[in-house]
Amino acid sequence: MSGYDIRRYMQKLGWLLGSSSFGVIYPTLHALHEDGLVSVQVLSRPDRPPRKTYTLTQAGRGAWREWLDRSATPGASLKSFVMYLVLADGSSRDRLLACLRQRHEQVSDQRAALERMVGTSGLGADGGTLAVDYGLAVASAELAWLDKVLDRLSREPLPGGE
Amino acid sequence: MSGYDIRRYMQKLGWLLGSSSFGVIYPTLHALHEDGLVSVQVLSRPDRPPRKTYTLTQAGRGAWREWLDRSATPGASLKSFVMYLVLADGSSRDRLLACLRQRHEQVSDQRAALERMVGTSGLGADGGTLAVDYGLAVASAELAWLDKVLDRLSREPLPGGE
DNA sequence: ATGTGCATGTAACTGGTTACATGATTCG
DNA sequence: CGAATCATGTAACCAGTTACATGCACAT
Repeated sequence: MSGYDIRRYMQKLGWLLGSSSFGVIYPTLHALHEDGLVSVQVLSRPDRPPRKTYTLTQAGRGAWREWLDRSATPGASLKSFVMYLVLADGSSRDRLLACLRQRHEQVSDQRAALERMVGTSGLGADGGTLAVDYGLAVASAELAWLDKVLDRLSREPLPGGE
Repeated sequence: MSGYDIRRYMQKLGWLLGSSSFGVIYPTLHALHEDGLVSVQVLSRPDRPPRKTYTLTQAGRGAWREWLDRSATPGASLKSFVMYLVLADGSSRDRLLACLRQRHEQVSDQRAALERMVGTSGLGADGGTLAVDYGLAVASAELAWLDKVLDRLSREPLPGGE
């Protein structure tokens, strides 16, 4: 993908991620290139900025796998979980299963914590009732989703990841 | 609340917000105090850090209302929406209704965009299928929640906000 | 005519995190 | 006896946003 493509892609998930800007994407791509983790194919078109398509090198793919392994404990936040999901397609099914199960546990805890908050007043007089209620709804939805995916993945043992 | 309390509160929602640290909270509180938007009650206890309880002043409450009014267009991200919900309890019911309806529209759009992505490959070979699927689940859950709250709010016209 | 989409990039700023310093108390 | 909780605060650093520069093509 090109920097522009990446940005467009992220923007569609921007609702969950909090959109990212060119200011990060391009410098990052340059850095990755210098480190030899990506290769570039430049398609110059007269009089307009050349289209640069980046592809993972073998070293890059290695680093990616390493990252997937290290991030066994994905940051608890929804944002980082989405980031993980974006990059996780392609990791082995076992690893994916383990991560999703772990996530399930974390979110369960979070939901329990929110449930304990229900009566307790937060900021204002009846502070943050809405926020807590919303949190509960999202947590439940995520747990249901995890159950669904976990079930599907563990049921069909097709050679999903490499 | 004290800085410590605020942090604890945020941490419980940290899953949705991406936790905040003392490094921001204390300086912000000091700044608010200098601007006369909050008052402090210091409860000194011998030999341990004094407990400082902050309360909104009248000016502070004014600024808060102003913020609620200005943020008619809450940033589209889930994070900022949660932030809004935390602070929105106390705004007038009409304003709240308007904001939630607007949010409903935004999320509908986002979901539609995700639905259009389903077939399209993203990053990897079958890139980000999981992320998109997850996004759809969360979007649907939020829309259902919004419907529920919107319905409840518009039905019972009790003198909710001031 | 004016704006939006394509497509790259840099520089300044600013917001937030991380890491530190301090110290009593309670729980395992 | 060590770890966690309570409770405040500062300073350095870094990640990411905002704003700029450039310019064609296509639609309204």
